Amino acid sequence: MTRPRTRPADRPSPGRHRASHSLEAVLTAAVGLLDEAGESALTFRALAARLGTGVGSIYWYVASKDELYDRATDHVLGAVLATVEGLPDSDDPIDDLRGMAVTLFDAIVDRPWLATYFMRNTDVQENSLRLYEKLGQQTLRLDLTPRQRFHAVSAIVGVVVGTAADLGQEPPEEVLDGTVGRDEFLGRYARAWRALDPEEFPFVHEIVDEFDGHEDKDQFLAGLELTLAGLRLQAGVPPAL
Amino acid sequence: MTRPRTRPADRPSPGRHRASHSLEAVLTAAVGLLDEAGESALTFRALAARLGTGVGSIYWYVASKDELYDRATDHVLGAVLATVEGLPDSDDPIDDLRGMAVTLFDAIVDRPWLATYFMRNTDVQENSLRLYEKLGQQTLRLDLTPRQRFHAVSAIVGVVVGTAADLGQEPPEEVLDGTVGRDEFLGRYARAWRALDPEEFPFVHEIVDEFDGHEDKDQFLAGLELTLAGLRLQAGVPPAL
DNA sequence: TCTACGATAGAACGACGTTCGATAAATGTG
DNA sequence: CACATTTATCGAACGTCGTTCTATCGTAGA
Repeated sequence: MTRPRTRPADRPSPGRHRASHSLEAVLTAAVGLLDEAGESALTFRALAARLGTGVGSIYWYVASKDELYDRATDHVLGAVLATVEGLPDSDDPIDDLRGMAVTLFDAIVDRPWLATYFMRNTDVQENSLRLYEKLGQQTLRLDLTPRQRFHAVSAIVGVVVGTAADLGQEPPEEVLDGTVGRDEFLGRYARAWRALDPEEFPFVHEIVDEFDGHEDKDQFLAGLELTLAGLRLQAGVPPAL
Repeated sequence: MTRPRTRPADRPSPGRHRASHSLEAVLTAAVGLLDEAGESALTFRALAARLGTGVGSIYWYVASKDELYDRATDHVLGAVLATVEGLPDSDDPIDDLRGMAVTLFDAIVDRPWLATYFMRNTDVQENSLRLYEKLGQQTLRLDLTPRQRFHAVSAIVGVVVGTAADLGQEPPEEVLDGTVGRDEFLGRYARAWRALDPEEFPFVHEIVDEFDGHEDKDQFLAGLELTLAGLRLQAGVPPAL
């Protein structure tokens, strides 16, 4: 009932007495937990322990775990945005789109939880919005209608986030342990697929060798390329190759 | 330690004494809960109550909640597969791909939890695998390498699942209550975006009218079209338009 | 009848997100 | 200076969840 109306200012950390906290410190600690031990490790209790405070204190900076994730996502996306803004503009807006998409993709593969919260609450996620804007600005260089631009950026973001989220889901506890390598993990499926009836599963047999030992990133790049090729066509730009 | 080695046969429900259970009954009840009250309503306790049994009994059919979701997903995907198999083959494999993708998309929009579990464990999800196969068979009609086929289907599934998952995430509790319509929900963001500095956010201003009141499905269809156009180009088929 | 197994049931455990009231330090006000 | 208000902290307590454990019952085979 007594949700705090004022929050600590973002800029300077004000006078501190016990532990030196702030929204930023909370977010940094949260991201640290996520990086070091995965999503299951982010707990209000663990977070409080890392910060040296009580659980209740965290709720002064953040109203819920969802908001914690929202803000942590935007916190991390700040670095991604900086990278993207550092990317030089080339002659081809579509090349630039690809570069930005790959940058975002890499960030999400590193931290799969980003996929769930990216662009979910632009009130809180200023960096998400700016990233979206940056992508969109490249479409302004193409001969498209506003609607086509909107859909193009949505599609690219969808490919990036969707693929990264799919690939980022941790395998059933065995790959992380190192007891079973990723190749072996893929190989098991490949073996099972090869054992299927070829008459009934001609496609699976056709691609099982590609699947076995494939690189996630290649899969993403190929999918992105299809979208970009479609976009290039839509914009009336002659295909590069 | 004493994980059951035998499971009840799928086909006929064997002799029953108290309540007439089976894996199928559990899955049907689980899907019922999900349909009626959303993901948060699927609880082992709620499920047991609906089945008229105890919580412990469910664990005889299913080893964990993840497996419950895996199997429930495949259970539902059976109907999707049947629909897809009923779709007639046209002259254009890409048109057929679109039809299948749209069918899958609609199913996931209805039940967003499908996105998380689709094709996650093909040992258990036979229907998922068959759906994947069905999509892939269309690519066999195109002039592509195995690798291109693999990537094409991955890309299409990625677009479908990614977009549907993104759109399926329930808005912050207000739209479902009906107190705030979806249009009003979109409108709020649109208003906030219009208030941004036009110099700093030219793209957001360009597309805000498209965003305001847009239809999710159009967004998906447009994204899918880009991928399909790219695929058509890759296969050397002259663009339809 | 005894034994083994298929199947059920619910209490108990530990972990989690969240709420709450009791503070204490900092700041403002006369 | 005194004193009220705001800002901030803390940890116990609540309710819910997934999961485990043990006891039990019905059935079928020996």
